[in-house]
Amino acid sequence: MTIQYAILGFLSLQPMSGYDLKKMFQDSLTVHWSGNNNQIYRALVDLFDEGLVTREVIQQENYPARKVYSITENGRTALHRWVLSDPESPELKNNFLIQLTWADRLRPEELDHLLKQYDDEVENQILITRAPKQQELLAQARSPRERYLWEMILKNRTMRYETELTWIRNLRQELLKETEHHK
Amino acid sequence: MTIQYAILGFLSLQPMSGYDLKKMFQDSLTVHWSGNNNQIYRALVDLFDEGLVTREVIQQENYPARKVYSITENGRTALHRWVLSDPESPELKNNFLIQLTWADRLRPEELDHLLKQYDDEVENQILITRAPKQQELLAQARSPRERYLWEMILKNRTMRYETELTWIRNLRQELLKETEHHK
DNA sequence: AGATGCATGTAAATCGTTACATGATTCA
DNA sequence: TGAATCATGTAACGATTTACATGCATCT
Repeated sequence: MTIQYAILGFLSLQPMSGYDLKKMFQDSLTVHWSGNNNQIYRALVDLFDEGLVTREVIQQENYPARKVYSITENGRTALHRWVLSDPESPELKNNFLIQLTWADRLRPEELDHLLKQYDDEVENQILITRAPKQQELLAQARSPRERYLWEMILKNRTMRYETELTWIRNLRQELLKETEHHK
Repeated sequence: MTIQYAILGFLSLQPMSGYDLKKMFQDSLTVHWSGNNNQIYRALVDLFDEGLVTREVIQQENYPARKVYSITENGRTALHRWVLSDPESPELKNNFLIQLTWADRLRPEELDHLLKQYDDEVENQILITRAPKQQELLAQARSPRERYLWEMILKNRTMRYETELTWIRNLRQELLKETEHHK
């Protein structure tokens, strides 16, 4: 039930509506939820019931009313406690590696084509990390240390994908060598 | 619905029962399912209904009967097609990074303790990759190229965790420098 | 005129894990 | 004696996504 804490985190920056949160989730590269209504609106109700957030309905002229949620002191305490909880090592989910496990049946060209496609996919992910949207978010940091942490979180992402690129390029090269060798 | 293809992959090595598959899932570091009965036994029924596997009941003396599944030609074709399907870039799910996003409220010692715990977790994962069980699985490879691919898949895992270690150690060091500076 | 944005929510479906249920055998 | 292994399967729950539903305003 990490989504509740992810929401508390966002609300610790500033009060937001469910709609705002939805966009935060969609823009965020580290918080990995689809930003679907179902989870967000339910989680907000739960957080409200637990007294971790307060709710204020704001009427607007030309747009539907907004329900703006603010984090409470109890909410900040809960967030703090969760941040201190035992970290888990990252899940290395990678369907491509499962594909690759059974790829020995492919002809050398087919295999290389598959690897090339993966290479392109990964390169694209690195570009996304560098997108201006991500730089904008950094501006919201409330202290130099927080900004540094956020930069490092983005760097973590880039480093991972770069490792992936190094790995896949090395693999392609070695396989090509082998193919040449057998000609 | 990748679990069906993961099963087809295992069955392409040799005929197996649901129980055997369960162990394969539990031992595998790349195929990331818990190896729970519910999914496996249902998937096998589905695969059978689709004609991608055949079933043979083998009575045993001192143990319950086994239902041994074998991949069919249609099954191999389906697996081959899936292996060629467009690869996705890896999901970088990492709850720790979400924790870290809101960690600026922590005192320097608290933050360093959290980072240290993460470091330990990651180190532990590297040890698991090197476990003898993984080396045994390599022996099942059906060709030198397959064995090479499997070695590289293991290497991918190690490389990722090593990148993570580099990253976290750099982060800790920089934060400690800052703390010293402010004394 | 049609897509997109603002803003809320619900329904249905899928995916995944843990726990339950059974029962014999073997090992510590 | 109690735990683990062999072997099948179901039930219940929780997590997550996609799609449905509404309605006004703005932009192309």
